[in-house]
Amino acid sequence: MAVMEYLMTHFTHPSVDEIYTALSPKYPTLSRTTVYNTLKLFVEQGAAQMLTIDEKMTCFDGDVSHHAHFLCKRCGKIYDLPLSDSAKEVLRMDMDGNAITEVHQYYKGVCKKCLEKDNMTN
Amino acid sequence: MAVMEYLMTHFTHPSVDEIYTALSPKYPTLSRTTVYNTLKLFVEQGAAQMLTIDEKMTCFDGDVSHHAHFLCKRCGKIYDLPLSDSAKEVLRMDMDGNAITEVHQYYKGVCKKCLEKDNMTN
DNA sequence: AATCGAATTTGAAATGATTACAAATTTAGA
DNA sequence: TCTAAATTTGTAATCATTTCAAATTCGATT
Repeated sequence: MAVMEYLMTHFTHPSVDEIYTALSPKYPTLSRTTVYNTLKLFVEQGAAQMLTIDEKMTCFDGDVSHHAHFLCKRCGKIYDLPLSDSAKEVLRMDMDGNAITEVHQYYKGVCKKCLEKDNMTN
Repeated sequence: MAVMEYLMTHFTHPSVDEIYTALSPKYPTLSRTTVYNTLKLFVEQGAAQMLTIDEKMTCFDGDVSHHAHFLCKRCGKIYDLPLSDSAKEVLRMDMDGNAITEVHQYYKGVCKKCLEKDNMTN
């Protein structure tokens, strides 16, 4: 499936629309609904993960390993970061008798690149 | 403001609708828009934080201290958890030259109570 | 307590991402 | 080629959130 290929080759944490827009020229009959359905399927099967970092839009990550994210509020880019060790531990601990299946960790701020741009214009 | 009082006395991480429904009887003229506006104001001023754990609905927390959350997928309740120390450190570290202003950490799974209910019916 | 401008609140309509669903198309096996 | 099943499509619904202009409330001043 072209959607999976896109996820595997692009590490931009794309939204449904980004994927749709990117694949549309190559697959002119592609519908947005299919992209939604396919991604939903991947998430259910554990082949992709859904990120709800931006409250407006869900985006997707083909890398299902446990890792954290960093959203730059200036440019909107999402970067990968290692998950903090203690966050990982929780997965095994089943804290307080609760069964924990997912760990989500993300940061927000301004990325290096945008900070450098700031400096140049000052 | 009644909205702030609700946030300060209820630790259920309420959605806009929960707040609106709860306050509506006491303030019959209250409109949902006002609840939206008020919460937006609080978040901007740092008096409350917005949680985007559930992709369907935003919810709000009057406790703005750095802490993690745990969403039970069975009953939908959101519990507070301490934030892992290493996650907190990142706030000061400004990782890799990026300026980090927010740390979000949450877990999903099934809470103790729901697990116990499972055992009873088996 | 009447007036007036500013600030807040209201409610209806718009927005926009996501979902539902039925019709159309494609697929694969015989 | 035929046919049933599976997938895809596109339109219409859904639903949380936002916009916005009109209505209301507030507060200071007389």
